[in-house]
Amino acid sequence: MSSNLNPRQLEALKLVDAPLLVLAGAGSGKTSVITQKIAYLIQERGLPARSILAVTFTNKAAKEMRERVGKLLDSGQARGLTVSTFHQFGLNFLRAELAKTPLKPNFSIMDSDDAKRLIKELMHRDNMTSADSKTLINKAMSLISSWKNELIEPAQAMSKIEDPEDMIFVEVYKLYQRSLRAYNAVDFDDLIVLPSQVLAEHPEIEAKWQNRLQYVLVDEYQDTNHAQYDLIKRLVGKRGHFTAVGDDDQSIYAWRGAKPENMAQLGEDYPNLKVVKLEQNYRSTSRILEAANKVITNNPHLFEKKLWSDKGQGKQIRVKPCSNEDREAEWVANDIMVTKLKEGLEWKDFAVLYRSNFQARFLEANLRHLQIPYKLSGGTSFFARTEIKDIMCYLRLIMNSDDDSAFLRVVNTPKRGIGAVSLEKLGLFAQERALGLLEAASRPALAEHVPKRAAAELSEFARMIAHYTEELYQNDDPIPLVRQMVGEIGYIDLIKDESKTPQQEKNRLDNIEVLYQNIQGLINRAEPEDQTLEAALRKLLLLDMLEQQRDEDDTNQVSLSTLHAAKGLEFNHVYMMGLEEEMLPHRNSILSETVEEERRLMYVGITRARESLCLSYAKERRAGAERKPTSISRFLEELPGEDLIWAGKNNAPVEDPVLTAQRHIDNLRAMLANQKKA
DNA sequence: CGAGAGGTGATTTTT
DNA sequence: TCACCTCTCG
Repeated sequence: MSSNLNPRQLEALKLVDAPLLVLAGAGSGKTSVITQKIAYLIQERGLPARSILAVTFTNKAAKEMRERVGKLLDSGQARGLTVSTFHQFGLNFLRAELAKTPLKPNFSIMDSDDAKRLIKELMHRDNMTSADSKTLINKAMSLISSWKNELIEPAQAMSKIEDPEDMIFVEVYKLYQRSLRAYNAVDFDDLIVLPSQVLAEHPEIEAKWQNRLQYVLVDEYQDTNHAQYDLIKRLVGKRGHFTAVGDDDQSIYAWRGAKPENMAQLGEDYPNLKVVKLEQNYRSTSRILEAANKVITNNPHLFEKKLWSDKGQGKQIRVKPCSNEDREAEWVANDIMVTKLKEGLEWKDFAVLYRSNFQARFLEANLRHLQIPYKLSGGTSFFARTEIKDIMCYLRLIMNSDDDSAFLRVVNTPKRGIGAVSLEKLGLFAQERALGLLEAASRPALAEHVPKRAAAELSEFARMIAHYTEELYQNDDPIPLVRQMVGEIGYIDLIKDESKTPQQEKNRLDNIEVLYQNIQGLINRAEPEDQTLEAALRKLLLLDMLEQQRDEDDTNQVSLSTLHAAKGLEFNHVYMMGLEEEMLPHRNSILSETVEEERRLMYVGITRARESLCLSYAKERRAGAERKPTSISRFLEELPGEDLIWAGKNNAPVEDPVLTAQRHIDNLRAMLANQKKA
């Protein structure tokens, strides 16, 4: 073990008895360091696996880490080791310390979509919404979330507001927290905030966890927010036996509360903090790294670092000006095709990165036209799909009858003739008696408060949920029952009625099947004592189901991704599109003077590339109905000129772009045909 | 109550 | 350009 590590990496690995910050540049092998360190702690330092905690931000990263650690350890050695996301850890913590939390068993987890609906509902009820309600709701969401991330409780929020107009949001925050507790539900932020509060309020619990966790490793440390920082700090205690790995140049989530300053903060909180820099990059050619270094020197730095590599100079970075966004998309698609054929590459060698999701649209059409297979990262996640959320809410309601949020979503889906007016009356009835909505719906006395028809429907709905609850709790094999329920409540018919095309109908029905399979998979894989629908749902609610998505990842396709979603990935050949002012850097970031974060996005994009990088921009772009000239991104001008090669700049003869494209395509067709013959 | 018309707004999104 | 929301009418 600990083979193939360089001296710096080894130093980071062997430093155990003091707090350690590893400044790991892009591509510097940080995952190797973390995974090998875990193995080292267990095998060489004799730490029990269950005394080690490694936290990441994404399920994907956690999964990869688990797999890589698994390969380093003998079977059985990893037993009890925790490698999980912050949120997963928080959830397990809350379940372990339930008595010290304001929660009851089987509490629900609301995702941001649920939270948004709730906030909307609350603001609506208080007539706070005005003409631009969407903006207000978004503002409320982000303020509440940032308060939570700063560990500011509703009662303290009033003293923290900067703008008197934000006062109404303090009120929304209070109502929101109250609702969550009444629903026996938590949101994503609570999964971090509540554990931190429990530790703060109960020294004996804090001592217990500190005693249990003898070593903590944190990945992507620059992305931690204050609450996460606080949680880790409490878990490691004064002893500070931890490794934090991060790169302030890759901090691209400040807009949602991440604080790269947390890296510097460590030096103050732990005077004996050791810092190790990993500057050797194992990914990219030196020209690519030079470009990345050059761009990022325009930002102020917490820590100085300079990436280098011994992969050779490599090719120049291509820059391609295009006349407009259509030509740009066309050019990129064509260039991928040409490069692939010329150099005998595979589709998965290529990635196209962009700032905003909508930029992918133009490209998709062109890729399809050339029959280039591609996969879109991001987009609507599986769990955001209507049919999945609906069914999940049925299941949530079955697990937790207080989950009013789930109740409201499914009570009239499919349509049962229960409208907004009846629900409002039900809400009033429930409030007066301090009941959950489902409980209220089952009360006979309700009939005097809502229209007769609606009362009958509500009571029938409550009876039905009670029926399925009973069945599901009794049965060891829940999936057939869930399937039966989904059919019986008329959900399948709803999909058949509502789908506009046979394709859409099939997709939705397939999605539901995938959901069943995932629940089943989670049940099968769980520890024997945890093989319940409830345990499976708990995992599902944190989107912790990536088995077959992984398989999809391995297929041979061109990757289209936002710059954000590309962090942590690498590709042989990378295209970045839309290198224009107001695209990258994004318009809003110029206005809000957060261009530095955009520059880090540029940096992240550049450092995804192993062998080649190609940057394109459009000289003109549609803005509504008209075309507007663009100006070239400041980041392009920050690149080292000698490493760039401009394709088609000042190229005199103006050939009709449509003809050019057509010729390209004809050539490609011919090449393809030849290839097939050969 | 719900279908259909019209209006409006649109970064990034690990959980 | 599109998707989602809101309002109105049957």
